[in-house]
Amino acid sequence: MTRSTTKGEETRSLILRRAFAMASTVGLEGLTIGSVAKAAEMSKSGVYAHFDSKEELQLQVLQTAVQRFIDQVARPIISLPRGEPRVRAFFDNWRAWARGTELPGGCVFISAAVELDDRPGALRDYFVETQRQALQTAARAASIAVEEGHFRADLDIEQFAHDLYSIILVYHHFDRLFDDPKAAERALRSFEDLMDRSRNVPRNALN
Amino acid sequence: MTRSTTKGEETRSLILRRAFAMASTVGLEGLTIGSVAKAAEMSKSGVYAHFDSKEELQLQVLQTAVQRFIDQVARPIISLPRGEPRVRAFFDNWRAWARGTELPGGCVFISAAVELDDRPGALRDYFVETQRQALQTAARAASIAVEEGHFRADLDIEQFAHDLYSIILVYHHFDRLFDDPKAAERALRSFEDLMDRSRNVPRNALN
DNA sequence: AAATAAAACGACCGGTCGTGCTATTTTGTT
DNA sequence: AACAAAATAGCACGACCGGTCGTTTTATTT
Repeated sequence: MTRSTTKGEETRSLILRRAFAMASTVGLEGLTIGSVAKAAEMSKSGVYAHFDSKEELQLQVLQTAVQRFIDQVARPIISLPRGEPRVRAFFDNWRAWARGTELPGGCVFISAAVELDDRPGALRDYFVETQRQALQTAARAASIAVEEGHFRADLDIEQFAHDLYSIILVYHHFDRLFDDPKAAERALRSFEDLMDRSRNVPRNALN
Repeated sequence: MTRSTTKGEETRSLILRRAFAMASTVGLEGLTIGSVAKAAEMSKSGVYAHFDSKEELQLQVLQTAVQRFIDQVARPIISLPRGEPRVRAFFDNWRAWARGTELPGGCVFISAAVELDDRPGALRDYFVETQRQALQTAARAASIAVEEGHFRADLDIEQFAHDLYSIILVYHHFDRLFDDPKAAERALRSFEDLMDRSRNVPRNALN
């Protein structure tokens, strides 16, 4: 009998799931082979055999995170109407991801950004690439909204992605660090401001 | 002959200066007694004697950073004209601080924010308090700008501080992580947008 | 100059880190 | 049931961790 997945792949997948959950609280750099092994109820060497270095483990955890981000944030929006609905959904999904009710700690990407911004290497290269793609996804959604006439024709779509990204960042800080109950409200307000100034017909700031 | 500073205080200050520089690249959690000792050209135990725990060392490094932030970012603005000039100067100073040409790594506060958002303790409590004060400083500057008639009377000054903070965050990411040469330009653009929508007379979005 | 206090040192503690190497167990195939 | 391959465990290593110790050097005071 042939199987689609071998035993080794199953445990490797299990290890990555557990490690991903851990990384949410301790960050990628905070992962240790020993703690991951404990979480996977295995021996250190048993875990290690699947990834021949710690960096490879971190890389695969990061890839796991990227896959989930795509599944939860990026992919769902393509089934929505082109233009503003997609932009809104992208923001909503991203914010939900950053909040990560499922995960105990903060967003893996944000901790990775801080951990990796000084440390060159394969990990950083891969991570920067993924973040660039996330920004590009945002920019593309904005570009489509321009095409659809929802957004101004002269909108700087990269600036739009930049500003959207900044709202996610500040939301994460206000929510995770300050435990500010108004974090979501403030982020939403910033987002609506961004939408207003991106729209075709500008809102009257006086009303 | 009496001296104002004793030898011990001098070396303690030296240790903190070196540790602060290190923390810029490795973060507060990345500091180790051994590495700090090496940077200060001392023995581990020599360093340790000044701070009876690692957490105390981290705390004092954080206090050092706060002092510098106040000196470089917050204090200089009070000599400026009330209102918009102070707001602009505060943003400029803050951005210069976040860029930190003097320091090799990123802003200590941003890495601390990520490191501490999951770890309760004295360090986190102190840090959150300082960040709250930074936000309050921004809000107060905005409030004065409202008084002076530069900003709208109905401006939500806490939302203003929130949005200003978010620009600093995204600037740090684009500059440090992406090495984006347009990081400063984009941040400035976001800032001007924020200023525009905070002003008394709204900008005509069509021109 | 002698006495005393402060400061710095080096050796060392138990533990954990990442990483090898070897042995054993489990799995999949004949 | 036998066997090869894959998967996991066991163990050891050198390095470093935060922290403690007794001792020596250096400052300061008398």
